[in-house]
Amino acid sequence: MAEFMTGLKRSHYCGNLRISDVGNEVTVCGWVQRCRDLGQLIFIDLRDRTGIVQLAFNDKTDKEIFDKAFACRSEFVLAAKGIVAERSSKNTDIPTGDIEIIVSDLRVLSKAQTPPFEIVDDLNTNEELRLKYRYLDLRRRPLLNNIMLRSKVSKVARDYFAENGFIEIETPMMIKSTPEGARDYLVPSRIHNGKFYALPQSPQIYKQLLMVSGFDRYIQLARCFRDEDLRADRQPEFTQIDMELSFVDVEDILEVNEGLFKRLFKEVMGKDLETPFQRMSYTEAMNNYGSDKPDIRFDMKIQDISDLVKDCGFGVFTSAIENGGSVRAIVAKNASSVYTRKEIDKLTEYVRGIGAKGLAYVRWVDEPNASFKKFMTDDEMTAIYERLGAEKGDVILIVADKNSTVLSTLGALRLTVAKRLDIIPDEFKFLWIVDFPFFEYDEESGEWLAMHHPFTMPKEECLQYLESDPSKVIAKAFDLTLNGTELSSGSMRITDPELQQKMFKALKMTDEEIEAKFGFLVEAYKYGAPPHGGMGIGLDRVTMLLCGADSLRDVTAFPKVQNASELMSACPAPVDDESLDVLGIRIKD
RNA sequence: GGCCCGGUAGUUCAGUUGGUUAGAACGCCAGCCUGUCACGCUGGAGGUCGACGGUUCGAGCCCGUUCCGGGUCGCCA
Repeated sequence: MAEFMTGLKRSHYCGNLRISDVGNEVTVCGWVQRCRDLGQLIFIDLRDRTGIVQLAFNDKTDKEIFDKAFACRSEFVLAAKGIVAERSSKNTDIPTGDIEIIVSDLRVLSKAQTPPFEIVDDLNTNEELRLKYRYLDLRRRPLLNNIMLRSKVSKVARDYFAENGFIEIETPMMIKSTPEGARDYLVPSRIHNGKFYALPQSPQIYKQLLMVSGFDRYIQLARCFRDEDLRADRQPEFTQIDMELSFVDVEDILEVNEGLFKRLFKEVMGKDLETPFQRMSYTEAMNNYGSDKPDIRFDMKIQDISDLVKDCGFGVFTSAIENGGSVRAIVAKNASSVYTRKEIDKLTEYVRGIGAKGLAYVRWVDEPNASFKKFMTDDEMTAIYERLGAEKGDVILIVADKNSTVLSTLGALRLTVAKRLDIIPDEFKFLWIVDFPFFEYDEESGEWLAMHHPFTMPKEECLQYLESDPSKVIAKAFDLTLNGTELSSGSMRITDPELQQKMFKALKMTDEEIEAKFGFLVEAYKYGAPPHGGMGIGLDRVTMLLCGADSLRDVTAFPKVQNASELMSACPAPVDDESLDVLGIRIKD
């Protein structure tokens, strides 16, 4: 039978006791990390979220307490009262290593079964098992630290925005489904049989309406939901630091957020962050790095060599160019020893897997050795080496195809190669990506689609091309990236009902569609809407990068796994027929 | 939906060409031990080799299917 805390009250956290506490009577509570039984002497390491303190028991002083300590096992929950004493032999490995508690009252508040894995910091256990017993895994220091750091990020964000005149407002979790972009999670309605709410993918429309209401500066730590497949950096539910500002333009939003990150780094990491952050246009990012979220901690830019090879004898190159594509390359400096013929073959296989037809290369050990040498003249090869700045020891990787394939392939290769060569410095490089194109050409349908949501404001000077040449329209949209991860996405919004109508038309939406999906927003903008814009920062991703974690699972208390289920509670789960009946839902076999 | 990787005591792993009773370390249990701190010493328990089917005299190992987990492409306005 478990004991109670009656008469005891925690006076200190375990990890906070120091030599200055010696002689004081304290009460600590926590979990048994480890017992060391020396016969007539027992030591118990007691752990709480702050750390570990040693409890000492001697069978000469109090037999009853000693026997209780003898029966303790890992993960038992204890409360212990006693005098803090200096240790005769100190442990320099832990902050409380100078002292121990000579226990005069011990309560076993809860016994514990042997856990399925040891609660130790440097655990090397199958993640599946850890996720099934997530509450135990969260006892471990690395995970605990991540979750506490996350809490700090939230707090700093709230403080910062409050001090800068932002108002925190909650928007609904049950909203109307507007199935564009990501798939919605649907919530059936009992009262309205056959009708559904959706969980928000973001508070987008509501925060814009709050601007119409005049709240002027809005902030919310908003839960968002997307029913799409997971990745290490993508969970189906996630949290955004969501904001919207009135009477501003792009620059103002960037500035406010640079201030936030400066503050975050100072308070959470103790680091000074330089602002303003570097800015790069979308086109520049794509052309140089083959990505709209380039990792700029290392160089290895993509370079165009189409003009040098357009008349060469290698059909793969010339036909790519003739078909409107290009031939581009990256140079991996001093990589010829790592990238043997065999390793390059693996890269070739890799690029085939992501859409390229193949990979041409030059491996320069003593002499440059090009896979396509026999099609080229010496002059042509020399020109390529000069253009690329390639030298002995380097490996050149070349892709020829239509532009989008060339760039995305080399962009992916650039990252793979840099990781393999271990040339990415351990630092934080923020980068704003600006001047996104408004439309994206969809090759399948042959239509221009909105790259962003349809409320994104085009640059004023581009409005004239809206109908004549969509490719020329630049959006007032921007992303914030950090070390190759997209942290945030934002834009200025359209507030002019006439322009909004034109945008809907440009996106081929019918009046009925517009009315059904966004009628209330269009209506609202007729009653006086201030110019406004905003963005949402992925709180989970920010925390992940600050923690140096590889997966969002490591910064989320109860994450979902790849198939979007949660292993601990085994959800999602079927519901009984009665529940379905009430909702008027029948499951298809 | 496609591709790649993984699944053997509680945990992490080993397991030779398919061949006797599937091993080790840690953990767990018991005993001994007065200054440990990854305490030490002695002994012990613990296995549906993810599941199902096939090949074989014989399968942890070979083949097929399937389940679970990870990565990735598609997808993520």
